[in-house]
Amino acid sequence: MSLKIQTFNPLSSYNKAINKLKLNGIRPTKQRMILAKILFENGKRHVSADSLFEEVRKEDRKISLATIYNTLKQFTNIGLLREIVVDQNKSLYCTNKESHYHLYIEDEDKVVDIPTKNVNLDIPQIPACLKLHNIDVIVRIRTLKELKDI
Amino acid sequence: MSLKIQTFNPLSSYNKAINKLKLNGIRPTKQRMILAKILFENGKRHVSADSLFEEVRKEDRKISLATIYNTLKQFTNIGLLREIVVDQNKSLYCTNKESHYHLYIEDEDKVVDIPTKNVNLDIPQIPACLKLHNIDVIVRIRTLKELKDI
DNA sequence: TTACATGCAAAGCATTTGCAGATAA
DNA sequence: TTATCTGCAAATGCTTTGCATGTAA
Repeated sequence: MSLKIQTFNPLSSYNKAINKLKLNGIRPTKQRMILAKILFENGKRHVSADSLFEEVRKEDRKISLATIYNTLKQFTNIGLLREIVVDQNKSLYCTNKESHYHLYIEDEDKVVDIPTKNVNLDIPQIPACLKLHNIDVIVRIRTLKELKDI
Repeated sequence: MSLKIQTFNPLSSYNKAINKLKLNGIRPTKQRMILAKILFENGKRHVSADSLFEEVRKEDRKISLATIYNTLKQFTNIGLLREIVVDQNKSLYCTNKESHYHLYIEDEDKVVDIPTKNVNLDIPQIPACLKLHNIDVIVRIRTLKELKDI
């Protein structure tokens, strides 16, 4: 049996999430707790409504798709998740709370986080008066396609 | 009557577009020519299927929405347009052929071009073997939202 | 007790598709 | 002439919503 070094963890990501729900007047119901567990006790992840639905099903539980959609939206609204729009008909949600952007490789339908420091923005068009809530950068990569040109 | 200085313009954006259609085996039909005129004879633009449909209607012509969708997709496939996915259920198409990225201001539903030189990317994760077709950067801006946090 | 949540089924919405009739080459 | 295109309506796929039932506090 291996020795496990247990660090003192007064507030896990999961517990923080539940606290944030309460602080924002959202009841920690059974469904929300199940989803929070899946989302925040497995490191940094990118999930879709559908993939979450599948994960719940695989644990022999059942949460309706509608509830999953609604919950993802609520979690996003209170800042527990970030929505990434990679494609129409495909919204992903990201659990990484650190400052970062996203690299989307279209052909592989794959999302990779990019540390904010790797992207330098110099955008004079942003009006100074605009109070920013968030800047999302999505770098979208497509592989070569042959084309006849003039 | 004002004097018009006419520059010699052997190949307008419109004519180039039509040529590119032919080169790629796509017939320059009546509908495609109408759309190409609207798209490429009015400078740099960001259009949606819907806004194009409206423009066609305002000229007292009629092209079905389905044909507009299909045409936008074809034009994009042969590189005449660039698709910008700003939101699920909202694709815009951009006629600017110069190298540039996009700034999307969510609250105003507005897209602004950003010159490529204003964005510095340092993305080690792109595999060297990946032949790039295109890198799109969408900078998505949302204004401030109040939130209770831990 | 009661305001809020859930789950189902139905609705919504942008987009795509099948197919019969039309058209460019 | 014939392969391709157009337009309609129907289908699609993700997401949202209305509403009756269930549940947290």
